[in-house]
Order: sequence, then structure tokens, then C-alpha cells
Amino acid sequence: MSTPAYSRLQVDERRRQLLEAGAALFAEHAYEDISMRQIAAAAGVSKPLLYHYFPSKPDLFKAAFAEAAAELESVIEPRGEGAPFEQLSAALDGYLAWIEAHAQAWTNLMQSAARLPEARELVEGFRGRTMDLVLEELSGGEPPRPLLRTAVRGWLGYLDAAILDWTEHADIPREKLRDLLLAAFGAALLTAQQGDPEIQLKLG
Amino acid sequence: MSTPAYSRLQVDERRRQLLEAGAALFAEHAYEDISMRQIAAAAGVSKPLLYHYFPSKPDLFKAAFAEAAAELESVIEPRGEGAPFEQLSAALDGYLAWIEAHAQAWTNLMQSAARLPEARELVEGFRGRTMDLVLEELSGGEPPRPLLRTAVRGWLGYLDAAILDWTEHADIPREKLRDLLLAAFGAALLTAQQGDPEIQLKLG
DNA sequence: ACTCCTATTGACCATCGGTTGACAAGCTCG
DNA sequence: CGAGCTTGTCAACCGATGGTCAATAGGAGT
Repeated sequence: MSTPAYSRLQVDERRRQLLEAGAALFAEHAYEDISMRQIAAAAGVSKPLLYHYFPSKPDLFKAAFAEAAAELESVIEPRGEGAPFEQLSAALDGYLAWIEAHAQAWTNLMQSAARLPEARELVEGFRGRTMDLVLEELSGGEPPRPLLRTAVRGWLGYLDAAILDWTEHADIPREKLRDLLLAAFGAALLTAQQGDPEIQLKLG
Repeated sequence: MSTPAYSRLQVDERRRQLLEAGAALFAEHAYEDISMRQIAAAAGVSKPLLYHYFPSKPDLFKAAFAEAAAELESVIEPRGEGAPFEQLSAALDGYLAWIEAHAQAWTNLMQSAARLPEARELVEGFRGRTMDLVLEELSGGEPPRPLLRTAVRGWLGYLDAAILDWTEHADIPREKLRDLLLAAFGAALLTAQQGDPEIQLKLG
């Protein structure tokens, strides 16, 4: 006699649906410009239900980006083949390709990163692992010389800024940008060594 | 017979007091962690009065940082004496000294910058003027080659990241860091030129 | 057809930024 | 002394936010 007031789904289905609704909105708008009410409404569901599946807004955000983050991380992962420089080149290629494909989401993530602890965690965790990877490769176990650490950290900042500029202007082919980033990496190491001769570089 | 229920101040005095209360709190905490109610309370004043002097929270924020921003900007301003490299060196020195003295406030500003349009305006305006200054010096009027523009933008990212690392670890003398940043600047230009031979560098 | 579990909801809370209007206290000038 | 302008308080309100809770209704199992 009456159409059901709502449809009842399996837990996994519903969770997945809410996750995707959240991911879609978070990818398009800044974190604080999206309210939990909006997400719930977009999924055609009440707010308490959304909270039932994701206990807080940061939780939802985290979950929504977890897959993408894992995907991106796997793209960066060194394959273990070829010279270190080749590996870096390949990783950068993957990184840039991923960003080119998810430009909007990437921009919003970077934008949300500064304020939201969860996003910060994501971005800084990623950055931290990248730094460890690079410094490990360069210093081989020993704690890195401060100037080298700062230079590598600086280069990562160079990365983000240059990539942001690239996505904004879109007037440089990807390979060209990759080469610039690679060259900048080498240059960053050299300038660090120039300031602290004790730094030993294990790659040409 | 009774102590006055409140003290009555001149408009300028009151404004100044509220401004300083706001600046103090904004320098210590993140923007969104401070409410207008708290600021009013900290100044020993009612919320409507605070709104009477500053019509919105962003307005107060903007006003609170306007002086500091102007001060910082004047420190950066090229003095017009000496070789460009010397000027850059002096500007970096001033920049680093300022940050060393206002570390906490600087960190919070950078952190607030991502979300709050007014803070973004401040930071990006500053960055934009710096870029224009540098690119003007380098390209002399003509629109800059994309690769050069990206490299300079990247270097500014290097700046921020390296300085952040520096304030976190505090294990590098200021002059050493300045030299690293200077060297990185030169290197950034060279790598850009290496990727686009049409780039002409007007400084050695 | 009935039970029962749980997926789902409407109503609620405190707090936020911001506004309104009425009224009190202080200063100045006649 | 008293009028009137300025500077301030207070309490209540708005629409929004993130988050919570008890009650309800969908639908599978019997």
C-alpha cells in the first residue's frame, strides 16, 4: 500500500555507497566547504546513519582518501630495478601521471592538508616516508647531516610548488617537468654538499 | 560608592587593545581554534563590542596581521644597492631573521593560510610580489618562459619547506641556511636553463 | 503471518559566526 | 545641575555547523 520510506541495505553496500559519496564531494570541494548533512543528503540518507558508519567527519575523510593514497603510494614505490636515478625518474613519472589524472582531488587534498590533522597526517606521512626513502638511499643508515636533510626537505617543497604551478598553467609537457624536477634534485644535493663537504653523495 | 562596571576608553585605544588581544591569540593558536567570544572575553569586553570595532572575524585577523605583514615586506624590499645577488642575500637575511624572531606566529600564519581566504591573500600576495620581483629582474619585462616561471615558483616552495625544517630542528646557523637558499636559487635557474636554452640569465 | 534484529530516522544538543534592540554608564558642555 | 552624545553591556536571537540518542520501521527467518 505504501512505498517504503527508505531502503535497507547490507552494511558493506551502504558503507561503500557513503564512502563514494563522501569521496566525490571531498574531491570536488574543500574539506570545510562540505558538511556532513550535505554528504548524507547526497547519498539520500539521514545524517545519523552517516555517523553510524563513520563516527566523525575526519574519519570519513580519512577513509575516503585511504584508497587513493594507497594507490598513489604504490605508484611511488621504488621498483628496485635500475640505477637510483632511474628509479627516481620512474617514481616521478608515476607521481606526475597520477596527479595529472586526479588534478582536482590532489589540489583539494593539498589545500585541506594544512588545517586538518587527518589530512596532514596523510600528506606528511607520505612526505616523511619519501624523505626517509631518499635519505636512507643517500646516507645509508647513518643519521643524515642537517644540511642534507634540510636540502632534501626543501626539494620536496620545490616539488609541490612546481607541480602546483604546473597544474595551474598546464603549459609544460610532463616529461619536461619531470626532467626539471630530476635536475633540481641533483642540484639540491650538490648545493648541500657545497655547504657541508662532509656530505658524501653516493650517486653521480 | 561602586567600582565602575566597565572602563570606558577612547575609540583608538579600545581598537588597539582589541587588535592586540586578537593578534596575541591568533599568533598562539590556529585561526579556527579561536572564537570571537574568546577574543572578546580575553579583552574583558562583550562580543557585540568586538563586532562593533571589527565587523567580522576575517577582518580582525587581517587587521591583526597587517602590521606584521608590512614589517616583513619592508624587510624583504630590495634596497636597490649592490649586485642583484647581494640584494637577494640581504633580503633572505632579513626574512630569516624576522622568522627566527616570530617563529610561532609565522608557523600559525602559514598554517592558517591554506584555508582562510584572507590569510591566503596575505601569503599569496606576498609570494606573488616576490615572484614578480624576481622574474622581472630575470626576464626584464618580457613574459617569463614557462620553465623559468615554474623553477622560480619551485624555489619559493623550497624556501618555505627548508625554513620550516629549519624552525623545527634549529640545528643550522642562519648564515649557513641563507647560503644554502642562495645556492639553491642559482641552481634552480641553471637547471631551468638546462631544460630550455632560450632562457637567458642576466646574472652570473 | 509473525517475530525479531538492526538499519535507519526525527528530534535534539552545544557551539560557531554574526545581528538586533533596549538600556546603563561615563564625558562634555551649557 | 542636567541634557545629550558616546561608549559600552546584556540577553536574546538567527542559521549553520559537528555530533548524539531513543524510538521506529524494513525485511529476512521461521
